[in-house]
Amino acid sequence: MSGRHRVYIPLGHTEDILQIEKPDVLRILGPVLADPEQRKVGQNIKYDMIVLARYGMPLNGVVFDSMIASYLLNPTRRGHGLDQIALDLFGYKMVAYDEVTGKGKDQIGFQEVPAKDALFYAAEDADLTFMACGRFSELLAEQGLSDLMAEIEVPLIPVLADMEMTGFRVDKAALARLSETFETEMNQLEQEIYDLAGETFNINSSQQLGVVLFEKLGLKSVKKTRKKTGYSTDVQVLTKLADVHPLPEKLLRYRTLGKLKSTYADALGELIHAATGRIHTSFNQTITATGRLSSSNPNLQNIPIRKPEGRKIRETFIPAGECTLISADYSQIELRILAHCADDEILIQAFRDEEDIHTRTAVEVFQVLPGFVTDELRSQAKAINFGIIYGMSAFRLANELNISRKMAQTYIDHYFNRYAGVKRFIDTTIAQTRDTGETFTLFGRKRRLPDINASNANQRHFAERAAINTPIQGSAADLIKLAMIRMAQTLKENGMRSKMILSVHDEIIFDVPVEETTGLMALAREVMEQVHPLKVPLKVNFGTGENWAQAH
DNA sequence: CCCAGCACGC
DNA sequence: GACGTACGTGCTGGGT
Repeated sequence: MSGRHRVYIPLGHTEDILQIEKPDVLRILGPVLADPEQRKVGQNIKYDMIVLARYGMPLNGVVFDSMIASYLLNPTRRGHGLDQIALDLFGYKMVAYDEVTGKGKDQIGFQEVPAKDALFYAAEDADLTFMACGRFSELLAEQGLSDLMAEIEVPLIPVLADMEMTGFRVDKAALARLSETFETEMNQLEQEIYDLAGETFNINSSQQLGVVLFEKLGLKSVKKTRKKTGYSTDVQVLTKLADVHPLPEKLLRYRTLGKLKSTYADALGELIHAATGRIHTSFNQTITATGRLSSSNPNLQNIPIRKPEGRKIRETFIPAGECTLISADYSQIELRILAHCADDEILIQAFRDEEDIHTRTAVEVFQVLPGFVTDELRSQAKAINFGIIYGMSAFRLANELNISRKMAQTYIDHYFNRYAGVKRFIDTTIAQTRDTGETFTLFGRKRRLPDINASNANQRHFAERAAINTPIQGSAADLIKLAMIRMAQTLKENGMRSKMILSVHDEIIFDVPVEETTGLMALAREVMEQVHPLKVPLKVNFGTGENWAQAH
């Protein structure tokens, strides 16, 4: 195919027209789509891969995706739809899907659309996708993003498609039992809450709750909500109020259970595929500002783990028959990346010596010998390490640790005295971002931060934090994406039946036939730890179990 | 249908 | 004197 001839092959139209039959699609198009030598480009081509796979048609030879290109060029913009892209690149206004099918009650399926309208819509779609890919390819090259695209983002597409199609087995009956347990306790709490409040109201309405707590019961309002609506009733506020009244504690418990029931127990149960007993999330490759993946419908990256009741949800995620779950998570990947990027002597040595990094920070910041680092000191040091990654201020740290602002500033001063490389990294990164308006990851992923020179201090400070956090979080994302690509390849080469089923930012979950357990862990350790050697070693921790809570 | 408030994860 | 931790998804309530 050359020039601007785009072809629409009608298939499955209800209209009585000459069209191709499904077996012919498989016979004629199947080999072309499967041939890795015949290069394909697309817009959100992971979607096409999954649709084609449903009909037994593998899609190989994918070399470019305009949606991902648009994202790499501008990771913070809201959407990367073809209509937006066409308008941006060519000033071309595409026909909207619902202009072809109608909308609302009168909407028809695409099969019912008259063939000539379908032709225009589909051919326009192919045409603009092809044009966009051509133009984006040039723009990526100009911006130094071609390698990131070719080496990471494009090879990741089929890996994610496979993970989505494989899915994660979930015990539906166990989820239903959990939902009932939560509901029973919520009903009990509901009565106790009404009794304590002296009236019935909608407990889920923070607005009504605010009136009860702060007007009727006369508790002291600690914090306002950000917009107009009034009293904050969030977990910090309720925890404070729990000292002076029995109601807030009941409300906190009610909130916890309500969250678990509605967001997890009930919603996940609805999304279990009846035929397979598995949940199939969508991995979004073009959403986050930093290069991380996101997960939706359902989001499997925020399944509870911290509290015991929440872990019960995680326990319903189980392996396929005759399999075990293996979790492989990078230990302290962001701090290791910080050590590498900052070229910080102490941080690098600590990781090379396999020290406990938070204990080491406690030693440096609080100036005590390692044997004198209490749990409390270690936990404070951990908060400081997190704060560094997020660009936290002395004020925020003081709040976090419940100490004075002055003391917090002292800790921060000590930190930067000892970790001089980190200090230098933060200063030079912000300075460079001021000059170029951009901040970069290890693999050249970039984020534009024009607000770094804003006159509004809030905007400017936000950009400064992003200038620091994005290289760290984004480089971690680069590394785990590359590890996922290599793992998929490794599993294939070794003829393994183990499946990679999920990634949660610094962690990869595998569904593994029991006899492959040892082999899988050895391969994953090698691939993940050696994915891209840094000045510090990368370390992976493994967990195995008959549910996701155990494996973690 | 959208926003606000809230809460779950890393 | 105010404001002050990165990145997400999704629930319910409440107003349009």
